[in-house]
Amino acid sequence: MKRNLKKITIRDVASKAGVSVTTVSRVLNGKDDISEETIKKVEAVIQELGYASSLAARGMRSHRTNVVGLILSDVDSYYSHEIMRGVNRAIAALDKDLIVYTSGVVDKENVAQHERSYVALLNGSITDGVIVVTPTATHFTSHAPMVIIDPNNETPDYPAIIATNREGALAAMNYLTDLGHRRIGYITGRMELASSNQRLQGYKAGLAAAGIPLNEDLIEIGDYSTEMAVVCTRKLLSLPDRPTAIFAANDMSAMGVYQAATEFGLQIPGDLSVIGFDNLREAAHLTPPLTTVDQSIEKMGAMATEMLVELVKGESLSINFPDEGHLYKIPTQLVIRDSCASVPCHSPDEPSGTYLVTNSDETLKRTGGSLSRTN
Amino acid sequence: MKRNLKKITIRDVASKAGVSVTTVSRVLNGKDDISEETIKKVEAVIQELGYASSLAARGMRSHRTNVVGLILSDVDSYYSHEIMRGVNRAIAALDKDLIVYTSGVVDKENVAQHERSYVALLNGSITDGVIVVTPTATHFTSHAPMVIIDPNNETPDYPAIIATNREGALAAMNYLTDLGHRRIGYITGRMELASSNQRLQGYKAGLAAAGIPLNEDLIEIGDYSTEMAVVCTRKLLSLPDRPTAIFAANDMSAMGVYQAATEFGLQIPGDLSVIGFDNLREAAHLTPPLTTVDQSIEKMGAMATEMLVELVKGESLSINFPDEGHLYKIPTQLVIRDSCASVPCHSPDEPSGTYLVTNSDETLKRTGGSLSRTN
DNA sequence: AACGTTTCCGGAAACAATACCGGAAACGTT
DNA sequence: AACGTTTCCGGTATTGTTTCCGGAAACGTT
Repeated sequence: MKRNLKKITIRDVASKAGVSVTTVSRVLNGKDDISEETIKKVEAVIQELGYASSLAARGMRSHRTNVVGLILSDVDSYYSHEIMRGVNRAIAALDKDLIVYTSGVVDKENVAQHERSYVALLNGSITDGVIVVTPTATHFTSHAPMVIIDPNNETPDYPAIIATNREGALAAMNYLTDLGHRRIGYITGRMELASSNQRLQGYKAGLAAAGIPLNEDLIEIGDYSTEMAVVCTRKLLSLPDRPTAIFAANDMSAMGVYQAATEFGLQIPGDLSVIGFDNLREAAHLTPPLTTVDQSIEKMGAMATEMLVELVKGESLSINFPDEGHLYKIPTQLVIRDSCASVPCHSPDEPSGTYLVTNSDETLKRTGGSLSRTN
Repeated sequence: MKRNLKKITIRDVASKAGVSVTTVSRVLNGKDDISEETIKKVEAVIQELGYASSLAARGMRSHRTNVVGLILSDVDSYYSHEIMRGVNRAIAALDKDLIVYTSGVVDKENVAQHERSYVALLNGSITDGVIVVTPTATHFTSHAPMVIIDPNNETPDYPAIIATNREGALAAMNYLTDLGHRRIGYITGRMELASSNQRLQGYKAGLAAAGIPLNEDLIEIGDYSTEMAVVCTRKLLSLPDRPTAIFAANDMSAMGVYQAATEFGLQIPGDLSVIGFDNLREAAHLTPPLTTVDQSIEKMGAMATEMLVELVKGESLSINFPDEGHLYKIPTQLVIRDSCASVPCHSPDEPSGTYLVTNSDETLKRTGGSLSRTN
């Protein structure tokens, strides 16, 4: 505690071992033009002094640090945590180190501030490359390799990982409409994010596929947070003809739906079906376990890492990644658990799957906003 | 993607702005002996070029980076995540940046390897100070400020944050014995960790306080993981006279108890009471919500951060932290939810709290291993 | 014995930034 | 007019490490 020992450098090791700093550096980096004997000697001194090389100095000189950076705009969310887990898993397998960087900025003027922070790390040459997650900024410039998870523009400047958001949302909607639901509420994510828009498109496509007219009243603008989802759900459930199902743009929001449903004394799935998106680990632990769209976030993190190290290694090539390494799409998959049931107040003993679904275009745009269920 | 622009340095900014690098540095660091006009000019160039200073070079020279480091031996766990959240919250309030460092090492020979990684970061002078969480190594040397969360020795070399593990476990046990339980299984944490030992002590103290002889068969060695807790619980529930309650050393393990209980077709809390430790956010979402000991992990992270920045600022003083800033104890608190009930198979209509608890020393060490319930 | 090759190691430059020192104007004071 | 002070800025040294270049032995070859 009190003994504030001075920092020991490669020079200290060198002098104590009676060799040059260059030789110590050689030992450190496993160069081969050095005798076995000196290696032993130097390593002994390193051990004795507890020396460890300075990441800063090393990175500055050699521009090769064996560290990959993960830039998160948000540490709190489960989503970020799962990304971290995925990245870390890949990191461990690849024998590299991981640095997670996050600038604790508040949500004001974060775009510029963030952009700065990003580049600060890249430029710092303290990492070999960087993975950026759901950036608020849409464009980047970086001299170092970079991979973007969940980019905000359709044609990102850098290699990117993206989930098939639209398709996943569509699958969820098909499931819901197959269960007979026709009044399906939707809680969006942060609309400035591409993922949020894509999922909304899937929602609308699902409506169209089932011949259900779009009802704007059933769409509430959320922000991917549980708290916001609670207030959205309250509005939805206060509607004169409240929805029989709610599709939340992510699992965190689905948790908010659960909370609000409890407030209203509604049983899930008996009175209200709920479906989420993400398949967080928590989704399976909810009561009832949440039906959701899996986008294997962890896998996205791992995939991004593998792409990045390949980029770092091969400088610019990305083999075995389709789409020329630009945009790698991860397929989504519907995970059916217990939060959805066939539409209530119609003969619950009727086996699921046998209800009538109207798919003819004639019956499509029938009553507009106040349509009544036909099955 | 293709345009791999060169890294731009302070020199580029200086030449483009027509000033010296020193002047640019002054602008960057907000020094005052510089005219307003040049500040404007330099800032314009910085903006135009998208320049950001190199963290590595800055840290190397100035030894002041405004970045605090968080060293995690494990990224996966909810525990680590909560620590991160706490640290990040404090970081944001203090207008600093956070770097989370983790070495993706496998569990073999991790002690030495970890220690290396730790020091590598410290020594890198890329952070102003470091927070280390549940280290595997028991002793450290660092030239930079350091705070340890959950240290492994009773008298840590550096300022440390620690929860009142023994007291918390004791409170949990008192609650359980008050409910009438006398056969209480215990699943330990990783026994090489101090926290694990302290909680075990609390378990034993709780037993003693209720006059229940210690039965080694009821103690299973776990490792704080859900998977291990499952196998431990299986053993416990296969005992000829199985426990009526299980105390898991952390919430993750309690989740394992839930899983195994389901395997055995046991209802919680009807057939088996379960109590955990940590009060992770997930604990409230379990079915039934888990009764657990809260140690406000997030607060521990925030507290550690505040201590660290104070250490960095004041060099060595820590006011407003008791214990001379050495060891700060965070109180634990029992959070009662729905996973515990009074002991079963004895008149369930009997109001809880009225059962007989034998506290006299005479009846204490009565039957040793094969005691029978007396209430 | 002279020469080339291999093995092993050291000196100095370079990386990008800040700290320290000093110096040129501009300004105020007697 | 001479001098001291303030304002603003630049040059040089420095930080810890790796890379580049080269050099001294040791050894093998003709």
